[in-house]
Amino acid sequence: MSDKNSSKRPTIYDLAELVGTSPTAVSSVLNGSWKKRRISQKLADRVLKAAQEHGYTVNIQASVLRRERSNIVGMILPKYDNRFFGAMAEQFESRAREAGLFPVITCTQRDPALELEAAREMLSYQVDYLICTGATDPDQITDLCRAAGVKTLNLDLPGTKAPSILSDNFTAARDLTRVILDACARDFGGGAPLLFIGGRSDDHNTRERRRGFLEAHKERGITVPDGLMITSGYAPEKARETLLKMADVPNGIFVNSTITLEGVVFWLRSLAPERAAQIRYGSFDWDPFGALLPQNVGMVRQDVSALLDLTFRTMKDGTEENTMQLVPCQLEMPSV
Amino acid sequence: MSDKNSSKRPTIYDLAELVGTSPTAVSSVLNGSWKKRRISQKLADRVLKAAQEHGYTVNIQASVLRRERSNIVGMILPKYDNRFFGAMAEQFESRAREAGLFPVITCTQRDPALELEAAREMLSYQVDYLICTGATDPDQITDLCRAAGVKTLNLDLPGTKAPSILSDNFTAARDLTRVILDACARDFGGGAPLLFIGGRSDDHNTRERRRGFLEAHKERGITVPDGLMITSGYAPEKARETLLKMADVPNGIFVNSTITLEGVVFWLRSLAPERAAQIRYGSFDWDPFGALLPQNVGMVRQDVSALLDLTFRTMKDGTEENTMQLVPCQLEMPSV
DNA sequence: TAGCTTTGCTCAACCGATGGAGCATGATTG
DNA sequence: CAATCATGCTCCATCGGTTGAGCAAAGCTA
Repeated sequence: MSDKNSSKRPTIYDLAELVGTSPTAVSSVLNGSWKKRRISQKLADRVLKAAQEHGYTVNIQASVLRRERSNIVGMILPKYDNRFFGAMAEQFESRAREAGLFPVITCTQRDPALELEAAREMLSYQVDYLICTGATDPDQITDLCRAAGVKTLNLDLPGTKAPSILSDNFTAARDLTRVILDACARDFGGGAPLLFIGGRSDDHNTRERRRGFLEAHKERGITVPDGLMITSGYAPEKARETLLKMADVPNGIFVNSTITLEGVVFWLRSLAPERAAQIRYGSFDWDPFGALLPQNVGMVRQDVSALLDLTFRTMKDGTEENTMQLVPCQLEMPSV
Repeated sequence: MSDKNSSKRPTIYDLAELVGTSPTAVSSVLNGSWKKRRISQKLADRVLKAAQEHGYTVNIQASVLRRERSNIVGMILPKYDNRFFGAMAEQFESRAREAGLFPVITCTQRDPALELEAAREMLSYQVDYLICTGATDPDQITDLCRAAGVKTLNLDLPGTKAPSILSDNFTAARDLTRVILDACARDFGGGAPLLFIGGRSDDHNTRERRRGFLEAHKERGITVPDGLMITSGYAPEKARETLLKMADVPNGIFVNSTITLEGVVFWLRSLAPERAAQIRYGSFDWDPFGALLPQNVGMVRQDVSALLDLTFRTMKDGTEENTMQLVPCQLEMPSV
C-alpha cells in the first residue's frame, strides 16, 4: 500500500483495501451508481474520504474501455490563429464540460492528410461524437467515422453526408459588400466594382461569400470582371504579392478572412499615404485590432455562441441526416 | 464478423480471425513490435492488408491501460484568444506528434479551480507529462501530479517545484520601455514617466516586466510614481475604465498584454484626434494588427519556437528540479 | 541421428473500472 | 414460524491490447 502510494496513483483496488471493502463498492461510490447498488451512506462516506485523502482520480482508459459510451467529444479545428477559431475552441470546451462530457480538440493546419489522421486519432480515443470544423474534406471523415459507428457534424464548412451548421455567408457577404460600396461612394464618389480577395474557390464559404459579393454589385447594376475575384488561398503573403503585382487596385476591397487581411494591411503600409488613404476595405471575420485600423469600414463577426448552441442541440438530437442549418452573422462597424 | 463490421469497429480479435492467426500476432504487427517477436513478413503483410481494408484503428484506451507509458502529453493553457497562446497550442501539437506523442490541450480560462480540475482530468488520461502554461498556481498542480508520479513543467509562468521555462521578461520590458521613452522624447520632447497598465501584481511576469520598466526609467534618472503602475488584471474593460477615470494620462503607455491593449485602444478611440495623436504606446505581446495601429511604437514578441524547443528538451531530459530557463524575446518595431 | 539453435508463432495473465448475478443477513408478512 | 422481501454488500466476467513465457517445427552442427 504505502509503496504503491509513493510513486503510483491509487486504484479502486487500493482504496478497497484501505477502506476494507470490495473494488465494486468503491467504483460504484465514485461513479455515482452507489444508490442504485444499495451501498450504505456510511460506506460511501468512508470511500469518498479515502479517495479524497489519497488523491484518487479515475483511470479514464479503464473506465472507457469497459463502458459502452466514452462521453468524449472530439473537435477538429484548422488553426488557432484567429479569434473565430479561438472562441470556438474555448466555448466548445466549456459547453462540453457543462454537459458532463470530455472535450478533446486537435488542430489540423488546413491539411487534408492531417485532418484524416486527426479523425483516426479521435476514433482511437473512442469519441462518441466528432465535430469537424472547417474541414477540407468533411465527407471523407464522415465515412471514416460512420464505419466506426461514430456520428459527426460539420461546423463552419458543410459536407453532404452529415448535418452541417454554418454561418449565413451569403447574406453577411452581401451586407458587407454594400457597406464597402457605400463607403467608397461616400468618400470617393465611386470606386465600384470592388476587389474580392482571399479564400479558395473550391471552398463552400468562399463561393457563398462571392455570391453575396456579386449580388450586392448586381443590385446596383455593377458588373464585376473576373480579374477582380482573387481566391488563391488564405495566406497573407499570397494576398500581399497579388496586390503588389496588380496594376490597378480598386478603391474598395472585400477581404475574405482576417488572415488574408494581414497581407492586405501589410501591402497598405507599403503604399504612399495619399494612395493608402484612397482605400477602403471590409473583412469577413472579426478581430478587435483589425476593427480599429483606419481604412476598415466593417467586419463580419460570426456568431460563435449561436453556432455552438445549434451544434450541441444537434448533437443531442442525434440526427445523422444531411441537413444544413444557417446562423446569421453580426456586422460590426467601426465605432468612429 | 459481418454483423460486427456493420456498426462496430474491428478489434485485433476480429482481424486475427479474418487472417487466421492469433490476436497477439495482429497486435505486434500493428504496433511495430513484430520484428522483435519474429513474425514473418508474409503474415505481417496479410495483417496490414486486412487492417487497411477494414479500417482498423487501435483502441488507445485499451492500449494505454496495459502499457506502462501512455505517450500522451498534456498541456493546460489559460486562453486561446491571442496569438501567443494560439501559436503555443499549434506548435505544441505539431512537435508532440513529431516526437510520436499524443498531445492533449485544454484551456482553463485563467481560473485556478479550472486549472486544478484540468490537471486532474489530465491525470485521468494517464498523461506521461504535463505542461502548465500560464498557470495561476503551478505548484499546487505540481504537487498533485507528483503524487501521481507524473512530471510537470511550468511554461510562461514559473513555479517553485518543477522546471520553469519563460521569456526574459525583464530585458524585453526594459528594451520596450526605452523604445517608448525614445518615441515620446522624439515626438513630444518629453512625456516621461510612462504609464504601466495591465497584469496582476502577484504574477511573476508582471513583476519582472515592471522591474524592467522601472530600470529603463532609472537609467534616465526618472522616478515613477506608484499611481502610474496599474496592475489590476488583464481584462480590456478594466484598462479602459481606469484610463477613462484617470485625470492625467501620460503621453507614453506600456501595455502589459494584447488583451489589455484592446482596452487601451478602445479608450484611444474615444479621445479627440488631437489628444489621441499625443499618445504613444508599446505592448508586451505581439499581434499582427495591433502592430499596425498608428500610435504603436513597439511590441514584444515572445519566441514561441525557442520556448517549445526548450520545453521538449527539458521534457526529454526528465529533470524534475526547480530550475528556471529564460528565453530572449523579439522586439518588433513598426516598419513605417 | 541426437542435441542444439533459430524461426514463427500462440497462450494466458494482466492493466483498472464496470455491471449483472448472486449471496448472506435482518425485517416483514401471512 | 416458515416464506417472502429488502438491504448491503461481493464475485466474476468483461472491455481490447500488450507482454513474458512457452512450444512446435525446421535448420544446423558434430
